[in-house]
Amino acid sequence: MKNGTQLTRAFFAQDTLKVARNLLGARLVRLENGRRLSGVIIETEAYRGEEDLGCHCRAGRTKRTEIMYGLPGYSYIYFVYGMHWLLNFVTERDGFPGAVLIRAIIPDEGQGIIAVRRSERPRAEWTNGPAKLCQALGINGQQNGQDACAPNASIFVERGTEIPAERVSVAARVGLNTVPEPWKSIPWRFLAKV
DNA sequence: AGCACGATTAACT
DNA sequence: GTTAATCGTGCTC
Repeated sequence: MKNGTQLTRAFFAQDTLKVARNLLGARLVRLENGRRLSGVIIETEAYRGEEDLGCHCRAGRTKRTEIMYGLPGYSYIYFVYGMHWLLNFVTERDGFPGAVLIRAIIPDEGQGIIAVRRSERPRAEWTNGPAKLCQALGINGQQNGQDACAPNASIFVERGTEIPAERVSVAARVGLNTVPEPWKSIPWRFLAKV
């Protein structure tokens, strides 16, 4: 497969940790009114299974989490803190819940629009957080449940440059302040060194 | 029907 | 380092 190819359902159907790791270096693409916005993924987090007490699926199947139990490759976009949207891609086989949170990208296409949406802040602050990148790319609940592997998807991922192991670091997931161990400290956050 | 809290961010001190 | 902003979700009554 060549760079620029849309990632397939087979890619997202793999183990959540593997998907999170291998999304580093791939290109997140947002199509909006014919405009193309994109950036290279440099930070992700894995959320897998009902036993993962950091995952929304710890509550089991609910209206909100149902999407994570379905087919891999769908977008799971949810709202937190009364103001922020966060983007995930569903992973694992149909019936097993899992998702990868996209935490940071390096902005590439559509920088003019991104700058405006990010209130003309410094470039380094455009998309260096999960809610920031959603704001920058115009991602919100309207795209929740969309198939990112479909030909007409408005949010999808393209194959990019592979990040070698020596440029990947792992860490505990962010923001799980009240989540018990071992889930709070489990190293399921993946970062690509620039 | 009510309530506590969250996979965050920006603006403070 | 601390805190307000702000509301959908899931849990309890």
